[in-house]
Amino acid sequence: MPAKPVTPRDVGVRDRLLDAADRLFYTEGVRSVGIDRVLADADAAKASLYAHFGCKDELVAAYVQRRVEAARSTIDRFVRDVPPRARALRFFDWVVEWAESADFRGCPLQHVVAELSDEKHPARLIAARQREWILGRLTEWARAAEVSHPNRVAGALMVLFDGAIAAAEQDGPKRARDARWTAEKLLGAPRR
Amino acid sequence: MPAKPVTPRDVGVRDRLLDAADRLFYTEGVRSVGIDRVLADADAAKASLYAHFGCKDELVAAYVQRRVEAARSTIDRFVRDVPPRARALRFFDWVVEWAESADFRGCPLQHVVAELSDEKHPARLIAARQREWILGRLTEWARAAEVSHPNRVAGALMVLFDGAIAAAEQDGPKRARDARWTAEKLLGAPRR
DNA sequence: GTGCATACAGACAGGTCTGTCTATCTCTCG
DNA sequence: CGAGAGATAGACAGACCTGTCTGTATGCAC
Repeated sequence: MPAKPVTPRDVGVRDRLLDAADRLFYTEGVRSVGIDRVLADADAAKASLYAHFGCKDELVAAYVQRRVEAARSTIDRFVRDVPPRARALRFFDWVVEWAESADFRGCPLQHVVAELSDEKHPARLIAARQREWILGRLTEWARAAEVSHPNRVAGALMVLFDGAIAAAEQDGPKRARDARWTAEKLLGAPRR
Repeated sequence: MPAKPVTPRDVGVRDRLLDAADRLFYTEGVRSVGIDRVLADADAAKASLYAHFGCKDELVAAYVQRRVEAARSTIDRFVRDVPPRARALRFFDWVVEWAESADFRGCPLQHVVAELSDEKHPARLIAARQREWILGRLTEWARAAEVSHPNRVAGALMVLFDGAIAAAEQDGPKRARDARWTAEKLLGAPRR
């Protein structure tokens, strides 16, 4: 039962804490998981956590921040090897892959927003910035695809992205494929 | 700032409790809000809550159940006065209206799913059934619209619905309009 | 009026959670 | 060797939360 020492003990306590927080917060939620669970999973002392992060909210923010950074670099790497005009659809290939991956459990950012009702929570501010970043990329790719209303299409792709993740969490990865199929319609044949 | 007695005291304590639970759970989350908050807002006694609902989880389930029933009748009433082939798009008109309403704060079911990591929680079972109901309606309407791949279109509409609500919660109601616009494209120009 | 169902009021127990603090250990650098 | 940085271990305070229990008040049926 006890999912124990996944991160070896010589990696530095900060990374160990972040790894444990990531595992537990993502699979069970930031409010369901208490500090003590993170400490046990990281095999770390409480003082270490508070020395490195100050409070639980900052640990949550650091968890979200690391997720955001990983997502940005993953996405940019994923679309890099196709021409700009194909990148929007390629992005949805990544979404499908993510939704199909074994440990997929929905969007950590959507979860954090739902769990933390305070809009000023540091983790929520990070999540809000990430939405802007994604919308920026989608807009850029929609323009490159030469669709007739790039801003509207970018907004629609944003909806498809959010919907793909939220729906795939409940109904399985086929919803991500439905989203990709829809994106293809938005981007594809209509040259006008 | 204490939002006090919104429901008059002669409506029956069960309804008062449900009204208070609905307000607080929807705006702040089912885990953020404790029993005592609900009791104070409902102007009720703790014994009444436990006599009527047994435990907090069942109160949460009753809250979700009431939301679900209200949504079903609202949706069916909303699409009733257009022909079947126009109902899918009409459904997204309702989504737009909901996202534009003043107290819109996202989908209560998505929030409950994010907040309660236990898939067997009674509230989550109710939420899961509601998804099936919605998908059923969308499939029915997609068929009536005579699209070429009704199941696929229904799945895509489900994604658009989830995405509209999730994205509108963050970005405002324009995302719901983006979703409607996309649905229009999926359902084809010939309509009305 | 008596009895009963329903509701209010609130104390209380038991648990959990965050955050602080003290004490100890270990490793590295000088 | 010795000092200090960084870590562990865990007790503890204070807050909060769920659920139980006792006692009291109100209103209705008979």
